[in-house]
Amino acid sequence: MRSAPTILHLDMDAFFASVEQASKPSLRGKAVVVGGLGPRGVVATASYEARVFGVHSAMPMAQARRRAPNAAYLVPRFALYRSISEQVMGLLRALSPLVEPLSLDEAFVDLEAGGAAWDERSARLAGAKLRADIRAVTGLTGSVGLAASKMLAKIASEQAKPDGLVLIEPGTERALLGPLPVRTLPGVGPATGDHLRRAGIHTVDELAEAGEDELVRLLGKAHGHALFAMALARDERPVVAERETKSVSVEDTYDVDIHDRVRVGTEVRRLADRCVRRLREAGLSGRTIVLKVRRYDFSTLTRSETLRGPTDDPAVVREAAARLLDSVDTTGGVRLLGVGVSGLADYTQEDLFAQAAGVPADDLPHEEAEAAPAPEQETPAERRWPAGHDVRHAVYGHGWVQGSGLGRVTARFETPDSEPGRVKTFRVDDPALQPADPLPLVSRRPGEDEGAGAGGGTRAESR
DNA sequence: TCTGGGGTCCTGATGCTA
DNA sequence: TCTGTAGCATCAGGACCC
Repeated sequence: MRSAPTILHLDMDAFFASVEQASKPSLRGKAVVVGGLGPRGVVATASYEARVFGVHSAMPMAQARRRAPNAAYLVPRFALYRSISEQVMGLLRALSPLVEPLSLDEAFVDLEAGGAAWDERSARLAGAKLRADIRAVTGLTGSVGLAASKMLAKIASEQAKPDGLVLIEPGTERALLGPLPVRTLPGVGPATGDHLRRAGIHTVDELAEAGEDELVRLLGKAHGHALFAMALARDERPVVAERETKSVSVEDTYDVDIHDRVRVGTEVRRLADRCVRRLREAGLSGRTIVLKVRRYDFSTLTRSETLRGPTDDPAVVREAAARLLDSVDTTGGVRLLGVGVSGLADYTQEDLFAQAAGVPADDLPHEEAEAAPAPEQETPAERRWPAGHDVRHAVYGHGWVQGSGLGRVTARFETPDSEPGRVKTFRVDDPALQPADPLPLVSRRPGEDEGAGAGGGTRAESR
């Protein structure tokens, strides 16, 4: 492990919810929950105001609504989050060529590799400047962890949340780690945590005391060795800028279990097409087709088949998925279906193997552009006017959908840099109301300083 | 209370091949 | 030719992460 704390971990605070609050002034300081709004949806992100009520990520939406009935519930707008994420990643890449994104809202940066920092003081300065830049460019806050390894930098950013910076000083790592619960370490989830607890191991210190052999015996080779090293604060994993995609998959959970075998087949075909579309967009093809089925009782099984060569032919993937489905008993109903492709390559061998004899490679039906939800239960109004999405009205200007149903859509008219706006209700087919693109969170004015714009300044006052 | 979607990695069983 | 075995690929499931 290097000695200087020059690995930076950035974690944007309650990212999806914060973006929504920044773009919707009336939600600032309020409980906001972003996630699937169907009967089987779960929470993707809860704002800090919503967390006070005990709402957190991965919680079933129904439970969140019981805990925070007055929160704003919105569907995610991934295209917007992606564009803001790109702005943030751009700031990180200005610090170093070695940036490893983990998700839209998280990344590691090797500051030393970019010459952005070489010791404690320069690392702290780089981290502070990054936070200020993120706020100026996006209007959002992020938490920064600085340490000598990825594991410790991540733990540091966790401790820095929300809106802070924590640097773990060289030499203090083991003392800091020792008393923490084992669940703090990356790779220790509920199952491993339980396993260790039953063995009487609760803290990182106890993990280290247990010894490597005992951990390997308890958890297996790979996990045991890795966890023992982490318990001693040893983590040599480098920051890796380019990581190859290993698989591409799509899946849908249905609002109501599907019992009809014919319908199951239709859905699998649709998923195969969607999967291939994603594969092609990425310029990839793959050899192994995977079918995933979650049954009515939540038991999940996968079936896979490896072809002789990689394909991106929808007919081939469809047929493979259908063959795999033949081997699965779906009586009792299925709640989720998925189709994936792994064993990826950036070329195909269809011509060589003629897997799709007689089937045109390009018969991919054109479907809904992005994030096509499967929801059968959604009304056309909810589909056209998803909660939280932007609209433009000929008279009232820019706004967003607060809710829809029964032939009506309710919108609030406000923009990221306006005051909280007014609410109006329209007929769903009112020609004056149209879906719109999101506005930038921070409006660019010449000479504008950091902290201005949406999300800047004091936010909690507007209750 | 009732559990999303998109991934990665690991393990163990099994079958093939040299 | 038969047998044992090492190594690899494949398949299924589980854990974990955000």
